[in-house]
This record gives sequence, C-alpha cells and structure tokens, in this order.
Amino acid sequence: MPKTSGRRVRGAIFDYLGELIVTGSAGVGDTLPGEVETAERLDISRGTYREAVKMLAGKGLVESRPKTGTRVLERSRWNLLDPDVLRWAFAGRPDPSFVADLFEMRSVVEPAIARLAATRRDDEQAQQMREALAVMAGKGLRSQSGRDADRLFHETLLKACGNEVMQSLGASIGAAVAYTTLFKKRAGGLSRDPVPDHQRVMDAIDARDPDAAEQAMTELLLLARQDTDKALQDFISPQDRD
Amino acid sequence: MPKTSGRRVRGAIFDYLGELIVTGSAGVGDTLPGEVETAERLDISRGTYREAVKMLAGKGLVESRPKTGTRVLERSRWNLLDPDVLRWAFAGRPDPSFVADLFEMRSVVEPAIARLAATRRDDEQAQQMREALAVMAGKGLRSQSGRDADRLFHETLLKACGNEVMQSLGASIGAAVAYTTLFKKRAGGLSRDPVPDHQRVMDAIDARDPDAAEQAMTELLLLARQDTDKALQDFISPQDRD
DNA sequence: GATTATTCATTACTCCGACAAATCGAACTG
DNA sequence: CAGTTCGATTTGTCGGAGTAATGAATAATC
Repeated sequence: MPKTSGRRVRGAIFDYLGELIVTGSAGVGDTLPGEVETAERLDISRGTYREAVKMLAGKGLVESRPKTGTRVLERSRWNLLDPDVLRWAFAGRPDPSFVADLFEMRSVVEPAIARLAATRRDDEQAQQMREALAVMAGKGLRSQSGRDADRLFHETLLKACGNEVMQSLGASIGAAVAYTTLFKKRAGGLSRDPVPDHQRVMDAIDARDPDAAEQAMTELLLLARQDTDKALQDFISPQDRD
Repeated sequence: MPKTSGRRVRGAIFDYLGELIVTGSAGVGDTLPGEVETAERLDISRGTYREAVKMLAGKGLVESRPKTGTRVLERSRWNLLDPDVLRWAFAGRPDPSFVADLFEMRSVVEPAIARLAATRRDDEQAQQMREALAVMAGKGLRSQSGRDADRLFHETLLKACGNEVMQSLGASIGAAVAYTTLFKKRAGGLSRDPVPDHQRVMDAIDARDPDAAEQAMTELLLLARQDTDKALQDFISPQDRD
C-alpha cells in the first residue's frame, strides 16, 4: 500500500505502480487488476488511478485495451533510460548486471560526446566548464554545491557536443550517475578525488583535441566504474544472506 | 481542430497535442491554455483531455503545476527516441539537422553493438543472422519478406550484443532510422545492393572479430547515410518553393 | 523604504457517478 | 464443425463539484 508522502496522490500511485513493474513484482505480460478494483483497494478515485496508468503508458511500460485490461509490456518496449524508470530500477537493491550494462553504454556514448564537444564547443561553454570544475575542486563532492557543479560540468559538456539526440540522453545518464554516486556514498566510498580525471577532459576540450578528449573521458568512466563496482560489492555482499 | 479519425478521442487529442509540440507550433517554455478552456474548445471532456496531457508528461514533453499551468519542457527533457515523438517529428518535412544528429548517434552506437555482438553472440544467433542475410540476398529489399529479413538481421544483432540498455537504445535508433528510409523510398532511391556491406558485418561476427565487426558496421552506416542524404535532398529540394 | 507576512485569485488536482464503446468468450445456429 | 450472435467484462468518455497548491498583489512590520 503506497503512502501519500511527498507528492500528491497521482504521483504516489505513479511511483507505486512504476516500481512494481520495473522491479519485476508485476511480471512482463501480466495484466494488472481492473481499474475499479484497484482504485478501490488503493482508496483513490478511478480517474486519478487512470491518470497514473496513462503516464506509465506514455513511458511504454503498459498498454490498456477494453475487455483485455491493462498489461505490462515487454521490456524492449520500455524506455530504460527514462529518469523515472531508472529511479525505480535503483529503488531496491540495484541489479549488478543492469549497472554493468549502463556503464558499458556510457563508455560508448560519453567518450563520443567528449570527442564531438572538443571540436564544436564555443568559448563560453569552455569557460563555464572551467568555472564548474573550479567549484568542484574547491568544495568537493560531499557538498551540494560541489555536486551541482559536477552536474553543470556534464550538462555543459553535453550542450557543447551539439547533437540534440545525444543531448536527450543526458538527463538519463545524469540520473544514472546520481544513483550510482548515491550507492557509493551509502557504501562509505566516495573517497577518490574526482578533479584530476575531470581536469584531463577539460584540458583536452580546451585544446580542441578530440582524440585526447575521448581518451580522457574513457579513463574517467573506467575509474568511476571501478569505484561503483567496489561500492556495489560492499553494498550487496554483507546483506545477501537469503 | 483535430479529427477523431482512427483512434478514440484521447488518442486523437494526444496526437494533436504531441504534433503541435514536437513540430514547434507550441514553442518550448510556452504554457498551453488552461484545461477547462482547451477541453471546451476541442469539445471533449476535461478528464479525457487531462489523460492525453498526462501521457505527454510521461514522455517528458510537458509538465503541469497548479497556478502555473502546463508548459512545454525544454527539448533536452524530451525522449527524442520515443516512437510517438519520432512519428510527430517526421510528420511534416523532416528536419535535416535532426536526421544528421540521428545518424551521428547511430554511427557511435551501432558499431559498438557490432563489436560487442562479435564476442558475445552464440551460435544460434549467428545462424539466424546468416539465414536472414540469405533471404535478403535472394529476395532483395523491395519485397516484404526481404525487408522482414533485414529487420530480423538487425534485431538478432541487437540481442547478440548482450546488453539490455544498448539493445533498447539500438532499437530506438533503428526505429528512428526507419522513418528516414521511408523518405528514401518516396524519393525513388533504394537502388544500391545492401548485401555486400551486411555480409562484411556478418563475416566479422562469424569470426568473432570485434575490430572487424566495428569497422564493417561503420562502413555500412557510411553508405546508408550517403543514400539517405541523397534521397533527402531529392525529396526536399523540389518542394521547398515557399 | 525595504522586507516580510497575508490575502486572494488562478490553476491544476481529486473525487464521484453514470453511460458508451469495444472486445473476448461462450452459447447458439446453420 | 464453422460461423454467428449475444452477453458480460473492461476500459473509454462524459459532466459536475469541491480541494489544494501556488504565484502575485497587498498589507503589515521593522
């Protein structure tokens, strides 16, 4: 039974259903109970329940048809990179293979973005990235302003690549990064200084050197992945006792 | 004013609003008129209108808040690879820069997929790809069965890469590119034999040679892009007379 | 005079109840 | 046995009413 904490009713039901589906509690192909029944069980109006379901339908998670009911679509129809979907995927204990897949995707896309940004960035963007990096160096990632600067750094990098399609992946990747760093923090990690590897990327982009930018970003991701792997292991192993 | 042709009311309004937003008629940052007003103008009930808007919200196109109203989000928040969004984007005349971005994205992701598939594919997948390629060679892309084989070839390749995230990404990009080939056909192109470049990819994956697979896929995409560029130019230039 | 607290109007949010339309499956008919 | 009809089930659509959040104008306070 979902609680109405934080958002409004629809938001709570939306999250409840989304997590139910993404975590696998509602298996692919299953048809969830009828609207009237479910709405009554959750003690909400049918209209509000329907709106929550329609939002899930917008993400490609479910499909509704008269008589047949609302059924969970196959995973290939899902938008796995949707920020909400990612949030639900990381809600419980994250699936290590999913995290691995995510990093593999990043290690393909992000170096390419850095490469493009190196040739296409304008001076203003470079300046903004430099400033963000300076804040990161000063405050560190433990403070909110430091994390904001980190986000700004990557957002600007994304803008600088000048490819709208890749840019639309930014929000997704950003969400993925946020959740992995969350686990790093929970696991007590988050010790390594993130500035040097970011600095290498910055230098390459400053110098408009695509090869160096791609290389530097690849290294950055490699380090990030090592940290996450370690954190994930620490996080999972002491608890998996069932 | 949208027509209720085909789908139901909500579907029609959903399409109407979606196209309005994606084609730019409703600019980014704009807040669309209030629910009551719009629902009345479109002669539909307010609940149905809200459901359509909520589906758009699920795709990240709009965001609703009390008092402020419903406003169109920035393009970076959109899910540009969503099938519906693509349909709307290609509804009018396709934006050449968008097509360029799409192919750039593809040239990053698909070679990586081919590389991964080369090492991770199992024998059954390789067999299926071989058979599909044989059908392509026999029937050509003009027949339905030939196009089905082409689709099966790429679908199997995606599965073989063994990364669910990249699989989902590849599928979306594939769907997007399919729209551009729609224009290829309209423009009367579709002349080049697609088998040799596919065969090179196939050989590399058969040999479990990641470097060769990546290279072969890069070449395939280069040729595809040349065809599309040419077709797109033929398609656009004779009509842009306003 | 600038800042803070308050009121107010606007907008989306939630609820209720009813009927319509589509569709699957079973009963029926040839 | 094949095809058709019919009925039950489920989502779809509608209208209306009241609630809650929020931004802005206004008043109070320092």
